[in-house]
Amino acid sequence: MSSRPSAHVVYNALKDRILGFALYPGTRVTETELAADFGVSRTPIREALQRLAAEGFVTIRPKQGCFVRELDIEEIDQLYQVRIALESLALEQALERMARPELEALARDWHPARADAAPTSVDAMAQRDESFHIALARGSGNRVLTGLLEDINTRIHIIRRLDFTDRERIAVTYAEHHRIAALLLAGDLATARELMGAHIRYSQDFARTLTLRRLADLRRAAPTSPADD
Amino acid sequence: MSSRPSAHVVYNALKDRILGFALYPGTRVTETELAADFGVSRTPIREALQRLAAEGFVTIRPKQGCFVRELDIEEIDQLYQVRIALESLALEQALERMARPELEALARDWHPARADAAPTSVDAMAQRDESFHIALARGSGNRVLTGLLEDINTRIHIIRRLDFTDRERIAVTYAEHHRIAALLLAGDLATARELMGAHIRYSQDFARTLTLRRLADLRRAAPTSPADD
DNA sequence: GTGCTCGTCATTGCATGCAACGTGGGATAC
DNA sequence: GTATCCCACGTTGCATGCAATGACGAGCAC
Repeated sequence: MSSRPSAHVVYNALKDRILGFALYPGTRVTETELAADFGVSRTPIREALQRLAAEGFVTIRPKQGCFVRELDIEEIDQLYQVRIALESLALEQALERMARPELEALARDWHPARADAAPTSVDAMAQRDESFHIALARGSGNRVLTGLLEDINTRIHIIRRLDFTDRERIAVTYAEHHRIAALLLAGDLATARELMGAHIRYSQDFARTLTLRRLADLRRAAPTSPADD
Repeated sequence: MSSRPSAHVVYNALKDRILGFALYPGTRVTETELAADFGVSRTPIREALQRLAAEGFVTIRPKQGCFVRELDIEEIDQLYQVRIALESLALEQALERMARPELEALARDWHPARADAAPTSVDAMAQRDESFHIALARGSGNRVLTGLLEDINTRIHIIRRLDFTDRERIAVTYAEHHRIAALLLAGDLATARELMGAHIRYSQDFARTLTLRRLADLRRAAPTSPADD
C-alpha cells in the first residue's frame, strides 16, 4: 500500500501543507508533535524537516524549534523576477537546441482554438500551464536551468494556480503560449522573450494582489498571536 | 572547542571533500564508513547526506547507497550560463536599488591601481572576487537572487578559484570589476551587462579547459574501478 | 512592584538496536 | 560449461533511549 519511504511521505505532506497554507507561516512545529501526527517516529520527521530547511521552506533554529518560513509578498515578487530572467535564458537556448517537431507540437497543443477544450479544473489547468514552461526549459537542454525553474515553480505553485480561476485568462494563456512557440519557430527570439516577460509579469501582478488579500484573510481567520494589540 | 552540531561539521567536511575532488565523483560512500571516519554515529552522517542530496552534491539511491554526484563539464558550463543570466538581473536591480556610496566603495575597492595590493594567495583572491559579485547581488535587494547566486558560487568555487593563478588575470579582473561598478554609477546598464557577460564568459572558458584537464589527471591518478577493461 | 536568579520542563541532537531490502556469490540443474 | 535459483551478508530505514541545551516561570532580593 503505502510505499516504504516514510520520510518521503512526510516530506511531501509537509510541503503540501506549507504551500497550501495549512501550516500558517511562522508556526512552530515540534518533531514530537509531527511524529504523533503522522504515526511514525521522530527520525523520518527529522529527515523531512532537514530537507525542507535545505530548500528554504522552514527554518530550523538550533535547540529551539522548527518554524514555517514566512512567505512574504516580497519573496514571491523576487521569485517571479528571477523566473522571468531564467525563462528568458531558456527561450534563448531552446531556440538553438530544441527539436523542431517538439516545438511544433507545443504550438499545436496551445492553439487558441483548443482553449475551449482546456481542463475545467483549476489544478489540471495549472499543471498544463507548468508543463508548457517546463517543456521549454527542458528544450533548452540545460539541466541546471530546468532544475532551478522546477524549484521556483513549486514555490509559487500555490499562488500561480489561482491564475486559472478565470475563463478568459485561460484563453489568453493559450494565445500567448501559442504565440511564443510560433515566434521561436520563426526564430524571433527578441519578440518571444518580450512576450514571455509580459506573460509572466501579468501572473506576477495577479499574484501580488492575490497574496495580499489571501494573507489578510488568513490573518483574520486564524489569529496566531493577537496578544499584542 | 568543537561546536556541538556534529551534523554541520560533517556536512561541511563532506562538501569540501566533494568540491575538492577528495571524494572522486561516482564514489559510493556508506554511512557506516563515514561514521567510523568522523567518529560519530550514523545519525548526523545521515542528516549531512540528506542535505547534500537536497543540494545536489550526492545522489541517494534508496536502500542502495549514496553516490558522489558526477560533475561533468556540461553541468559546469550550464552553471555558468545560468550565472550570467542571474548576474545580469542583479546588475539591473542593483542599478535601481543599490545605495550610491556602496557602489562607490566597490569601485574604489577594485581600482586598477590597487591590483598590486591584491591578495597573493589564490584562495584569498578567489574570495575577494566572489565578494564583489555577491555585493552586487545583495545590492539588488533581491534575496532570492542572492541565494541562488551564492548557491551557484559554491558549486563552481573549486573551478573558479583557479582563475587566479595568473597575475595578469588578476589585473584584468580588477580593471573589469572597476569598470562594471563605474558603468553602474554612470547608469549605463547595457554596457555593464555586456561587460559582465564577457567577464564571466572568460571564466567559463577557462573552467571548461581546466576541468577537462583536471578530470583527466584525476582519472589517470586514481582509477576507481579499472576492473572492467 | 520590579528585576534577577535558579530550577524545572520541553525539545532537540546524537547513539544504538532492530528489521527490511537489495546484492553478490555459490551451488545445482541442464 | 552455462544459466538459474537461493541463501547469506551488507547496507539502509526506522524506532527508541539518553544527554544536553535553551526557554519559561516561580520565588526571592531590593
